[in-house]
Amino acid sequence: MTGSTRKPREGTSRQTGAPTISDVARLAGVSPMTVSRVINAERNVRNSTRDAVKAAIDQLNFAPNRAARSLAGASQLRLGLLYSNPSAAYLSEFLVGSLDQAGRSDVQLVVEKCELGDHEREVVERMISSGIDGVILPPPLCDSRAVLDILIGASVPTVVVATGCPPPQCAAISIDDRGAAQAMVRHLIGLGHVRIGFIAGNPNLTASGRRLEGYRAALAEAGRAFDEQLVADGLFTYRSGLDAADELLELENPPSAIFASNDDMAAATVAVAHRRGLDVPGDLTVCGFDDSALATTIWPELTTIHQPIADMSRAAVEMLVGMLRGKRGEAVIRHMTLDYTLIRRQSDAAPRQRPPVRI
Amino acid sequence: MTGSTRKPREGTSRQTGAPTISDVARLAGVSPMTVSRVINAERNVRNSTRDAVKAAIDQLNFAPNRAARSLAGASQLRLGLLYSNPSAAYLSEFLVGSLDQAGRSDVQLVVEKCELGDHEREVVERMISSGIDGVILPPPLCDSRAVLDILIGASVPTVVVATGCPPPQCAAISIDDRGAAQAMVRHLIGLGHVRIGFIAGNPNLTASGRRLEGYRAALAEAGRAFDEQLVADGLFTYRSGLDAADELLELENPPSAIFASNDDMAAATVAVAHRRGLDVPGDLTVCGFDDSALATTIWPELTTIHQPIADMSRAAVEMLVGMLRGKRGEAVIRHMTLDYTLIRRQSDAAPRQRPPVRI
DNA sequence: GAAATTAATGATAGCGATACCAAAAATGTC
DNA sequence: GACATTTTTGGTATCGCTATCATTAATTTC
Repeated sequence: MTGSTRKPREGTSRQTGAPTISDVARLAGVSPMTVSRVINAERNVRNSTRDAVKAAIDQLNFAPNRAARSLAGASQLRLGLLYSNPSAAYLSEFLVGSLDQAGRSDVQLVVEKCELGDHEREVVERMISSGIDGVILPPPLCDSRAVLDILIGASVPTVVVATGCPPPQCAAISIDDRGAAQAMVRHLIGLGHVRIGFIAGNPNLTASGRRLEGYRAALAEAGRAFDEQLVADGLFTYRSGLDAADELLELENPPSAIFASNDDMAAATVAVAHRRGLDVPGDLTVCGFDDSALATTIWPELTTIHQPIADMSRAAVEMLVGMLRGKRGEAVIRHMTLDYTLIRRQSDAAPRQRPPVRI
Repeated sequence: MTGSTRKPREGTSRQTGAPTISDVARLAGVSPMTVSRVINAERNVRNSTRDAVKAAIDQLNFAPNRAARSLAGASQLRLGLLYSNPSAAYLSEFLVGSLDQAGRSDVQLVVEKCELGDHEREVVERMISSGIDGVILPPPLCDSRAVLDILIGASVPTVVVATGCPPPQCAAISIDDRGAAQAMVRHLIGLGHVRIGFIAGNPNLTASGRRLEGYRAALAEAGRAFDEQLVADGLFTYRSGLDAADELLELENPPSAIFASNDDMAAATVAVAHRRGLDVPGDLTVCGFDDSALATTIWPELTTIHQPIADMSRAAVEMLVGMLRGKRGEAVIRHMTLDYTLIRRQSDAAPRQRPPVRI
C-alpha cells in the first residue's frame, strides 16, 4: 500500500533497507516468532493475532528474506556429480546443463572425478561421508556395478543418466537408444543401402545393447535378414573402431554403409576408409551416434544421432531435487525419456550403383 | 588424501553434514575469517596461508553456503564467459575448470556463445547491459579487437586467456607458447629429424605467431636454416590441417616430421599420412599442441604440448574474482603464466635412415 | 636497532529467519 | 473454584558467512 516512510536504522552500514520480520513484529506488537508462524501458516495462532500481523505485513510490504530463511531452516541440498572420462565434449555439455539447473534449484553441486579402477570405492565413499544428499551419474559411471552398489548400499538417492538399464533403486533419465538406432538404420535403408554394417559399443554399457537392438529391429521391419558378419565388436574407443572397421571392410562382400555406435568409432571408420582409398560418403556411408564434438571436427562431418545432453543433465538435477525435497511419503522413483534427433551432415549418401571395387 | 573422519557435531539436529568455513579453518589451522578471505580472493593473505587453506578446501570438498553468504552481505558476482568456436575439446576443458572455480568462489557464470561476425557487438553489449561484473575471454575471442574494444570501452574488468599479446587494460593468463613450441622442435631435432615441417595456426590468433617464433628459434639455435617451404598455413581446424599436411607431403623433399600448431591439425596430418600409405611414426613423426581430448582419442596417440587448460580457466575466474572483490582500491592488473608440459606418446620417433620412398 | 609503517590474521557482532523449549494464557474437568 | 490440559506466545540459540575493528607479525625508515 502506502510507502510508509521507514526510518533508516542507524548503526552498521549493512542494512539493506528491506523490512524484516522484526519490523513487522514491532508494528504488530508481537514477537518475531509469532510473525514467523503467521508467514508459515502454522496453526497455533489466534485469529486476532494473525490478522494484526497480516495487516502489519501488508503495511510494510514485507517479504521474507529467502537467504535467511534457507539458512535458518531447511539446509541447502548438496548433490554430487561423479564423472569418469566420457568424451570431453559430453562432459562439458553435461556440466553446463546441470550447473545451470543447480543454480535455479538453489542446490550446491559437488563435481568430482572418479576414474574407474581401484579408487572408485574411495572416491564414492568420501563423497557419501562428506554428507552429500544425492548423486548424479552420467555415463559411463551410470553402468558401473561397483559404484552403483556402494551408492545403493548406502541408500543414497541416485539418478543415472543415459544408461540402457537403470537399476530399480535409481531414478533415470535417458533417450530411446533403441529407437534412435532404429531410426538411423531406417534412414540408411531409405537411402538404398542393402548391406549395412554395425559396430557395437562396449558391452559393459547397457546402452550398447539397446543400440544393437535398434539395428536389428530396423532390419527386421524392412524384411532384411540379420547377417552376423556385418556386426563388429567395438569398445566405444577410436582404436577399437579402427579394428572393427577393418574387419567389416575386409569382408568378401563389404557393406556400403557402416553405422558405428558412437562418433569416436565412426571417426575411426572414416580414417580406415580413407586409408583404403574409399571416399566417404561416395564409396562408403559412415554414421555415428552422440553428436559429440568429434562429429563436427573431422571431415567429412558425421551424420549422427544428437542427444540433448544438457537437457538430460538439467532434468537429472531437477528430478533429484524433487526426490529429496519431496515430502516424506513415497519417494516416487521416476524414469524420464527425452527426445533424440537424427542429424544429417556429410558422411552419408545413397550407395553407388555397383559396389565399389576392392583395391 | 585421507578420508578425514569429520565428527558429527552434536547439539541441534540442524546440521547438514556439509563442511563449513569453520571446518576448513580448523583443518588448515587458521581462523574462519582467513578462509573467507581466500575464498573471496582478497589480497592480504600470505601465499603459504592461502595454499594451506586451498588444500583444506580441496580435501573437504568445501563450497560456501550461498544462503549464509548473501545473508551476511556479500552480493553474488556474475561473470560472463564468452566463447566463439575454439576446438570443442578446448572449450569443454575450459568450462570444466571455470565452472568448478565458479562454484568454489560462489560466483555465477553466464556462458554465452559469441560468433565472430556482425553479431559480436550485439552479444557483448547485451551482456554488459545485463549487469555482468566481469568477463572472461578464452581464445579465439581473446584476440578479437572488436570484442576487446567494446569491453575496454565500457571499463568491464576482463581476463583474457591464452592470448599471445594481452592488451594492457586486461588481466591475462597464458602459457609460454613460444617456449613450448621451441621445446617441441628441440625434441624433434634431438630425435634426429632434419627436415621438420610446421603447420601454422590461425593468423588472427596471436598465439599462432608465438608458436611459429618458437619453431624458428629452435631451428636457429641448432644452426639450421629456415625453409619457407616447410611452413604451411593452417587455421586450427581439422579441415585446414588436411590441406596443410597435403601441401607439406607433396613437396619434392618432404619433411620427416611435422609439428602442427594444434592437435586438430595434427590429427588431420595423421589422417593424410595414412591415406598416403605412410606409417606414423615410422615414416612420419607428427606432433601437436594443446593435448586436447583428440590427442588421445586417435591412433597413434599424439605427442603434444599439454596446456593446463582447466587450471588456466580456474585461474582466470579466480583472478577476476580477486579484481572484483579485492579490497584496496586500485585493481592491480595481473598477468600469470602457467607451465606447459611436453607429453610424449606414440606419434614421434627417430627418422628412418633414408627418407621414405614416395608412392 | 628502535620507532613508524604496513601487511596479515584473529575476535566479535551481526545479517534475517527458524527450531526448540519454556512461559503465559486460555480452556476444560471435576 | 482448584487443578490438569491444551493453546498461544515469547525467549534464546543458532544457521554459515562477512564487516569491522583490534591485534599481531613483517617491513621499512632513519
